[in-house]
Formats: sequence, structure tokens, C-alpha cells
Amino acid sequence: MKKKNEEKYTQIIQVTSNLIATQGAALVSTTKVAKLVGISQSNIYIYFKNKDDLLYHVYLSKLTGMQHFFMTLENSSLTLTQQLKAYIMNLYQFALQHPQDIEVIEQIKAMPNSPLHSSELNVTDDTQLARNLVVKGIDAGILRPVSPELHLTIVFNVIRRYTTSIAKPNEDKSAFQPVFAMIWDAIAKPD
Amino acid sequence: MKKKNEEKYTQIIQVTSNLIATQGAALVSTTKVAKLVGISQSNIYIYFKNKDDLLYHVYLSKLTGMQHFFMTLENSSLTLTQQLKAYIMNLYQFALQHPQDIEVIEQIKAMPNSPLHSSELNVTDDTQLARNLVVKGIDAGILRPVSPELHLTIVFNVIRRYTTSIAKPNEDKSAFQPVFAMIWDAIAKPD
Amino acid sequence: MKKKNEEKYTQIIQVTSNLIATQGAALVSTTKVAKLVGISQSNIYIYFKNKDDLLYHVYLSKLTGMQHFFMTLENSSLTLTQQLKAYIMNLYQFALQHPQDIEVIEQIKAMPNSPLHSSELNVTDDTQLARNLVVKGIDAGILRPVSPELHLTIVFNVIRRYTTSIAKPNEDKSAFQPVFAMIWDAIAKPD
Amino acid sequence: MKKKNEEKYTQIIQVTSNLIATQGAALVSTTKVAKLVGISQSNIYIYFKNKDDLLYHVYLSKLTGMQHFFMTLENSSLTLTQQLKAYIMNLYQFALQHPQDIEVIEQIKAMPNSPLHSSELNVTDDTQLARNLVVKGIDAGILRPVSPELHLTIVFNVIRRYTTSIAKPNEDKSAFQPVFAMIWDAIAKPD
DNA sequence: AATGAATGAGTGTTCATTCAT
DNA sequence: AATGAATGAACACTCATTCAT
Repeated sequence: MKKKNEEKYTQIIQVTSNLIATQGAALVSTTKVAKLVGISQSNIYIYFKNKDDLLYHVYLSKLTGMQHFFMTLENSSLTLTQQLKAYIMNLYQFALQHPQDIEVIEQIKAMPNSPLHSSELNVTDDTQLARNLVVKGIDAGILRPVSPELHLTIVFNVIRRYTTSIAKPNEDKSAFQPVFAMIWDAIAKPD
Repeated sequence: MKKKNEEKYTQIIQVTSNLIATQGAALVSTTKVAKLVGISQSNIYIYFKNKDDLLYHVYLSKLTGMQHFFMTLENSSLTLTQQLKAYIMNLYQFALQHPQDIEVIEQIKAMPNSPLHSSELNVTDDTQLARNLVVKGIDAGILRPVSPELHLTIVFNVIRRYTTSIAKPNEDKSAFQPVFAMIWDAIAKPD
Repeated sequence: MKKKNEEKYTQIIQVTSNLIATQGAALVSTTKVAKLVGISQSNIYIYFKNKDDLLYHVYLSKLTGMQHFFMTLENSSLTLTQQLKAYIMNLYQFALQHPQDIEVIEQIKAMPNSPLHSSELNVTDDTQLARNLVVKGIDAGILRPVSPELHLTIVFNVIRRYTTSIAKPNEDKSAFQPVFAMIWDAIAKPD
Repeated sequence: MKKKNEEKYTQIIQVTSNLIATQGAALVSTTKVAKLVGISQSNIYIYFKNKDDLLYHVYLSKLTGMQHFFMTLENSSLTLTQQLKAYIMNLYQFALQHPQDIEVIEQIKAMPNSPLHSSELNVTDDTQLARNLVVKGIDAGILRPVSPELHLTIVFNVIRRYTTSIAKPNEDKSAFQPVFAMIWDAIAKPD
């Protein structure tokens, strides 16, 4: 459970993450991870308490990476509308640059017995910032007065679908414009 | 692989369907299904060739149920816009009445080694009708000229999210109105 | 266990025999036999008490077919030497014409839990006639004074190997001559 | 798949070998092997990748034991005739001392889905040396000009039959003399 | 005579986890 | 810190056999 050999720790996380992205979370096993890292299976239990613990830390690592990306947004001097639009654009760019990360996060969240359900620690979710913004947006009369879940569903799913199966890897920001309009018209309160 | 005892056949399908909905498709096992039905595990192989075969038939059963629901739409004298709107409303009502069914269908589709991938028969998918409508809608200038995947993503995910976590079981059709507007404004081409 | 439908009885025997010859006795199962015959698995138990019983009757059927072939040899007016040589030639011709039959007989004999071991009936084995001839041959000073098992081993194995992997299906009797000489020089007492 | 506990590795091989010799290769199962060794079934998969892998290594172990026995024959200064006769005598003595080994080797070779068929490594077979000798013998005019398969069939089967059911465990080499003559007269070209 | 249904035992294999070294 | 060894539980699947209809 300790982590002296920081490098191997990171390796295990990385390999697991790749496995989730390529084969799906359900097909991840400590056996496979160990084999890919090139260590013995039991070695994993030195770095992680559990398989769940491993997945939980994979989740955390992807999450913090994502949060770094959005930190600039908070405490900014932008208007709420600008913040909301900026969030969408940021998410789009993050998804484009780290397609695997969002996939991994969502897969772990969606797992049948997700390690997040049983987690004693309540992680500040990646959607927390987004949810706050949305709630503020609804209160300010900028966004449609429906459950914020729906706004988030649209933003996340459209961007995910767009970046994983439609967008080209190095596409220009402008290619996203029509999709952005789609999202915005969906969530923004019509005048 | 034979079937006379129609009742037990249906029971197995039903139990499997429940298992998928509650625990996720990845956690379905013939052992669990058999235990829940109250039969011996090997008995399942009298009714289904495979575990894959079982899942495939669960999928089919849900699918046909869903298709009956939409049959009225085809060959109708409605305008394209009306058909599109009707589709969304129908999907909403179906999802409300059979919340489990859509979940099950999507889970089986999303399985790592989905039985649908290897299936020799090419089933007319449940999204086939929707996709056709959407493509027609785009061509007719009714819907936004972006990849139809995006329209479908919005329609499906919003309705799914709404019916599973927001809507009340017996709610009035009018409660869906704001959500419908959200969807429609997302996919419809603004004038 | 009765056999009203003589035809199906024969069919089962035949299919089983083919299975043994092509896949090996170890891979024979009532499931496979039933599927190949086109009947239900349980139906087999009407014609045969057991799987063992089935195999035993397959064995018997091949055996009697083989014995018909050699019947002409007994009570003949040939000298012992002539009878021995005739036996070898007959066996060669039988093996050439019914390559599967000998294979099947030997496979059933060689089975781990051969149905012949536990059989209450003591069948007149196919090698019985041969063994008698050999013993007589030894006593008469025609064959080498070693255990008759060895003579039989040579005769059977050489012919089996020759007919299954070396001989051409429609070859002339003369092609066998050198092999015959090999066998005869092996078993005959040198002067 | 790892091996440090050399002892248990050998035990598993030994038990499997015994099972093959007594019950036949078809009746070997990891369950039985584990039970006889006194370990849990899954433990076997620490030492062997597969059931096939296990059988393959049983085969290899017997084979190398046998090859040690014959090594002296190669590079020797004997004439071809002497080498051929020496081979037969060696095989006889080996079979007498390790009756189980030849049985095991032949059984694994003859298995319906023999692990040797799918083996990537092409092992120098135990009959390889013998076959080479026989071919040389035929070319040199010492052995009968028929397919070498026939020579090998006789040598192997006669010795196998003799040592397993006729010879006494501690018998004198001279007891084999008449059998040796039988074999030699069968394969040697008559002058 | 024939079948559908059922079952318990058995098969090979994978997995998460533990522990002594 | 790392590994080899071990295990029990689970998994998908096959089989011989029985029984009511």
C-alpha cells in the first residue's frame, strides 16, 4: 500500500488506464495488468489495497489531470455566460487532446460495482464545477429551467460522441462551431 | 436449444433482463440467472445455445417490444417534421413505461464482446428508424446539418436520463414539454 | 431397449461407428450421435441401455461383419500353412475394403474403460480364430515357438498400418506381396 | 507458469504420467491430477499454462529420459547393421526398465487433439533416430525395401507387447533372443 | 416409439486475494 | 519492495442419464 517506487506506481496506473480504454473496464484484471507491467500479480497489492483501490486511483489520476485543465476558469473575471461557454470549449479541447481520459473516467463511473460507490472519500467530481456553473446559469435566467442533469447530459454526451467518432485529431477549433451552437441552443434559455 | 416450455424460456429471458438492468450486463452469468430462476445451470443450455445466444434473445425480445411501439409511425401521412416530433414523443413515452428495456438494449449493445457483433443475422436496429428520419430531416433542411450521430445522441441520452432519474412514474405528458423543447431546439435547424 | 424401428437402430450404430473412426472413441458422446442421426438424445436410450451398451453393440456389429469374411476359412480342406497364409491375405483384403471397421474395433478394445471389460457376455473375439490357427501353427512347428501374442501383434499391426497409410485404395493384390513376405518371415519358423 | 517449487512441478508431472499409464490419456483431467497431488485444481495453472501444456511437458520429460538412453548409439563406430541391432536391443531394455514411459509417450502422441499437433516447437521425436537408421538400412540394402513405417511398426509393437505382457520384470537378456530373431527376420532383407 | 425437460457431476480456465519468504 | 505459491470461488460449457408425457 506504500509507494516508494513512484515509477512503478505510475506504470500500473497507466497500464490499467490503457486496458480500460481499449478493452473496457469489465475486462480489466490484476493478472493482465501485472503481465503488461512486467511484474508479479501479487506485487500490485503492495501499491494498491484492492482491485477497487487501483481503479479508484486510476479514476483520481485522470480526474486531477482534467481539473488542472479547468482551474483557470474559476475565480475569473468573466461573465457567467462567458464562463459557461468557456467551459464547453475547454471540455471540447480537453476531450480532443485526451480522448482516453474521459473514456476511462466515464467507464469507471459506469461500472456495475463502481469503486466510487463504496468509496469512503467523497471526491470532488469532475462534473462538480460544471454543475455549479449550470445551477448558477439557471438561477441567472441564462439556462433553461430544467434539471441541471439534462444540461450536463447534453454537454458531455455530445462532446464525447463528437470527439471520439466524428472530429479529426488535429482539427481546427472552428470545425466545432456548429456543434457548439447545437449544445448552446439546447441548454440556453430562448429569449 | 429446444423450446416447448415457453414459460421457463420467458422466465430466463426476464430474469436475465432484470440482472442486466440492475447489475449491468458484465455481471450477468448463467450461474446467477439459473439460481434466480430456480433451475440448474445446465438447464439454461436447453433453452439457449450459448450465453451469447441468451443475451442475443434478451436483446431481441426488448427490441421487438420497442418496435411494436413505433410501427404506427411508418407509412403515416404525417409531415416529416411531425414524424420527427412524434418519434421523440413516442420514445419518451416508451422509456417512461419501459424504463428497463432501453437500458437493457443499450447495455447489450455496449458490451465489450457484444453478442450482436458476432451475430450472423443483421437485425434491424432500434435506432434504424430514428436514423433514417434524422437523415431525411437533415436533407429536408429541418434538422441541423451535422453528423446524425449527434442528433441521436441528444435524443436518446436526454430522454434516457430524464426518464430514469427525473421523471415521476405516472407523470403527465405535459411535464415533458420543457425537455422536449430542449431536444428540439438542439436538433432543429434555427431559421 | 427394444428395437422395433430396426432402421433407426442401424443408423445409430452407423453414425457412432463413423464418429469413432473420424474423431476417436474418446470424443464420442450421445449428444453428438443423436444430433447426427437427427433424433433426440434421450431416444438413444430406447435402443441402448447405456453409452457402453451402444459402444458394445457397435463393436459387435463390426465384429460379425468381419467374421463373415473369415468363415470360409474354417472347416476347409487346406493345409495348416495354407490356412495361415490365407488368413493373412483375407485380413489384408478385409482391411483394404473396410478400413474403418478394423479401426473401430481396435479403438473400442483400447478404450480406457472399454465396454468389453465390464461386459458379462464373453464374445468370441475377432482374433479368436487367428489365435487358434497360430497356436496350431506353433504346435505343428510351422510358426516360431514364441508367445502367440507376438505373431498376432505383427500380423495385425503391419496390415493395419499398411492399409491405412500406405496402400492405395484400389491397389492390386500383388502390391501386398513384399509386405506379406515380411509378415511371413517374421512369424514362420526358419528351417 | 512459474516454477520454483521444483518438487511439486515434478510431482504433477509424475502423477499425470501415472494417470495416463493406468487410465489412458483421455481420462486425464486437471481435477484428478490435482486431487491426487493433494493441491487445489487452480494450483496446476501456476506450473502449467494449460492442460495441453501439462501433457506436453509430460511427453517431453519421458522423451528426454528415453533419449539419454540412446545417445550412446549416435556417433558410434559401429557398422550400420550393428547399429540397427543395437537399437532394437536398447529399445527392448529401455522398455523393460521403463514400461510406463513408452506407453505414456505413445498415448500422448495418439491423443485425438494431441498437444503435440499444436505445439510450436518441433521436438526431435523419439522415433526420429530409429527412422533415420531404418532409411539408411534400406538404402544400404540391409533392410527390406518397403515403407520404413512398416519396419518401425514391427519393432515398436513387438517390443511393446513383449515387455508389457510377456516378459518377466527381471528377466535375462537371453530370454529376448527368439523375439529379437523374429523382429530381425521381419525387417532384414533376406539374402 | 419418441421427445422435451431436467439435473448433477465434471471439464478447463480465470480471478482476486493472501501469505511466507 | 518483490515474488512464488497457494487457494476458493466463479465461470461457460458438456455429458450421461432419468422421467413424465
